[in-house]
Amino acid sequence: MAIGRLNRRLRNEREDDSLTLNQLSALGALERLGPTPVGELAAHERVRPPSMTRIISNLEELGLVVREPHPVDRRLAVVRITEAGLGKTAADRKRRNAWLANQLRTLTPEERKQLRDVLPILEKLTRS
Amino acid sequence: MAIGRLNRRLRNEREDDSLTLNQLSALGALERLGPTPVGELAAHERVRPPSMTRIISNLEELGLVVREPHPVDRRLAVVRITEAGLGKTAADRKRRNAWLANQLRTLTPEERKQLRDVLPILEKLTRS
DNA sequence: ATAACTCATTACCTTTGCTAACTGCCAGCC
DNA sequence: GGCTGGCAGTTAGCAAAGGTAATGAGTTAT
Repeated sequence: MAIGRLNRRLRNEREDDSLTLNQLSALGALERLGPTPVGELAAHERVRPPSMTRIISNLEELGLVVREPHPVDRRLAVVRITEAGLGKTAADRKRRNAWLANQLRTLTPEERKQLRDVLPILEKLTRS
Repeated sequence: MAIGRLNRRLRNEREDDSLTLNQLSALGALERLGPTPVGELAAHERVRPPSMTRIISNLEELGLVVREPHPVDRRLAVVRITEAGLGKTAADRKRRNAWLANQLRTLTPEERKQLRDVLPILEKLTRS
């Protein structure tokens, strides 16, 4: 429940109205994973393929990603982040969520460390 | 972003189709806070009053909460959890999310402790 | 060669949140 | 005492974001 509340807060508090959290999350995943098929990306983001299709379509309209045919299996739509997309994540990483940055600044260093350490555990819960 | 992914996972994975996560969260809050006006509850759950109105209405239809007039300020609609509601949270606490319980079982004791310790920090981020 | 399966997409629906507008109630001011 | 402004909750209507079911194109297996 705490996760749900914090999620709502994070969503609301983001003054940045350029990208939704999901678009941003997908973009970040693409940056880390490299070119990835839509379905795989959907699985990673815990979303159904149709939802990911829409997210990608929006990002593609903004020129932040491109869809490319897979060289050998032409059923797959491989998504790749563009230069513009990379710029976007970099820019966003800078002024990322002024609110969150501020909040984090109010925590003690230990608290921040605790948060950092718990992150892989949360990821573990998300997968598997 | 990890919060978002985990949130989606938690929502999807809950086989329990009786109550939504938000209803359950509100119910739990009511149990801990005691009778609470709608607006205050909305603030606690990080939701706008109209959204909380709907959540409460649903719970009321299920007989899990009741709305009562505030003794002195009759603008306020004080929400109180019923016996049935208490039973519901207790029942839910038992078989709470078989999936989550299983997942937690795969973690080491330290990892579970880390999670537990980070919870108040997350709450702190949610408020303020 | 065809049947069965897979990936992505499309079409449509549900959930859940929001804002704006409305009602009933309280409080201050004349 | 009676307006006037403001506040709590609700109602109405809308938008975002997810899901399922069905479709089309491409691949694999029989």
